[in-house]
Amino acid sequence: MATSIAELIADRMDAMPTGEKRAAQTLIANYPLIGLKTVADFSHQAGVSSPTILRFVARLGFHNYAEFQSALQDELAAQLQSPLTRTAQTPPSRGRTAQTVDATLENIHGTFQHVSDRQIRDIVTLLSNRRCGIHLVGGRFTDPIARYMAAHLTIIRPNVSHLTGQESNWRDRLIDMGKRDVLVIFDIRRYQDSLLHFAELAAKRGIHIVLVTDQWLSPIARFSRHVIAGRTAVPSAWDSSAALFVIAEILIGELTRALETESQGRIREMEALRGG
Amino acid sequence: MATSIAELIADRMDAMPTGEKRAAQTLIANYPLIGLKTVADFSHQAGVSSPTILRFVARLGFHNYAEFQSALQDELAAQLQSPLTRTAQTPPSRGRTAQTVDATLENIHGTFQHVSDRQIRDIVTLLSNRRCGIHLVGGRFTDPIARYMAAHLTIIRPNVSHLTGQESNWRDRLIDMGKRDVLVIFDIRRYQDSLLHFAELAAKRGIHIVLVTDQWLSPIARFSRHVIAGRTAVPSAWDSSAALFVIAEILIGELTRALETESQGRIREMEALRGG
DNA sequence: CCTTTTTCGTAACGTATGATACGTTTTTTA
DNA sequence: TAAAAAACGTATCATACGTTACGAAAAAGG
Repeated sequence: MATSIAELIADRMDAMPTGEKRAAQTLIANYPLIGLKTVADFSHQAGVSSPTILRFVARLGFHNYAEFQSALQDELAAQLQSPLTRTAQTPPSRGRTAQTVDATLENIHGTFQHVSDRQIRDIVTLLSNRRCGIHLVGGRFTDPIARYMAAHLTIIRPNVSHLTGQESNWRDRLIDMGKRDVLVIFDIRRYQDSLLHFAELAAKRGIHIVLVTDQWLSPIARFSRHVIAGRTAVPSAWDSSAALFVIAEILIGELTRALETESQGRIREMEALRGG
Repeated sequence: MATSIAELIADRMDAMPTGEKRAAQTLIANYPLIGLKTVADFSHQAGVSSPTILRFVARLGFHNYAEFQSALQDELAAQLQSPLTRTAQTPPSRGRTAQTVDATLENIHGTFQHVSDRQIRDIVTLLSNRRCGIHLVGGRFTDPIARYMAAHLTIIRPNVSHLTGQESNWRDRLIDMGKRDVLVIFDIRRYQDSLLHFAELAAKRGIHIVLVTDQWLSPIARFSRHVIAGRTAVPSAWDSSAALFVIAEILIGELTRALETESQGRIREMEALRGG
């Protein structure tokens, strides 16, 4: 049983006629990108005609060229998502735990490969205005992350609130939010309608929305000024929110640094109150 | 000077109109494969129209869609040809963000190098007895993780409670806990006295304690039946709880698998209630 | 060496794709 | 608030693409 298309080709290459063998060789040589181009490109590169390419693809078991390309893309997507495990692949009998941990590490790594420093900086700038209020909210499983972030932000700056309790209460809080306020939302599949409605209402009031979501992008992205997408796929019944959690920690850390001088006094004052 | 298309997008994202920004976000979130598919696929995934995608591509400086795809393919080809250099990418002048992310990855990796499968299995066995109640609690910053775990456990089994609110309330709940109950505590520096006292009281009542803490071990370890220590050091003003978060996710995942057959019916029943 | 079978390319076809013009809606500016 | 500008989507078009039929060429078998 061949797991990848490359292996599949290696298996059947011997049984192929001359022209298709040329196609197979050029595909292996330029794997897999040449297979993602057009049939004409592929055939030209291989020095054969277009129908030969199609016959080659059909011989591999695909019903048409599009199906063949989809398979290549899926394979490529899997590769791109896990560049680390590929090198350290096949200590075969790893436990489920180790596998899930690896997947989580990949998710975090992959997430931040597509998050630019600039994006972080912009969001931090937005959150560092102590005049404007910051409101945090999340979905069924992500609300604890909002809470975690709120717990930290409360310490380094004023005007931070975590929207808790019944969803109807959120709307009541809208009355206190102005155009200069920022709403930080955590939302992953399966996206909750209540959050979407709330975000829509907030957006209509001109409130800036910072959305932390998964790679499929919550519909709230439509109303958001800033969107950060984290990867969530792990071999488990649940999606992993670890990447979102790290995003929150990064934002916390950077914001703390940005407000360093101002927040020092605030922290000291707090500790005094706590100690007394 | 932007070297990659991803950077190019990050640079110009701010100056883009709403629809094109959505296109940019979905491309970054599914980078780069969505850009290699057809305009129709891309536009559908982004929730905008085809012309918006083409305008987006044009704004990036490409004369047509094919040119844009070629650029993506070239970039991808370079990546695939040197899989090793990719890890060592973004070489000397890494941002603080990247450094903190790396430290977090190290923490998680290191944490699970010292956590045995056996340990996980034992804890899962302890938590899988549906007769016994599970109570979760955490400290000032770790309580959201307890909450996160509780949100999941509530779905897959009965008798799960998150100890919320004032610390004095926790003690009142002790009266309902029996010898067969399990108390899951998250606690990192600076360890809170209130948590310690509560754990001591619980231990005296014969309640099993599962402690998730940092590598310096909370004093609660003294009363705990199981202790898992996660690494927390990052170059930031705060400690990172990401490793603890992953521990929670691992426990959730394994417990879900352990209770798979029993919890299936429960989940279905829940969705029915939710839908009705 | 001739016949049969397989393989391959030319050419033509229909569809799906990228591109564009235009009207509507939204946002910005006065 | 009204006018101007920008942005967006619908509908349409031209073409490039994948696909197929058919005949020529090559290979295999007798």
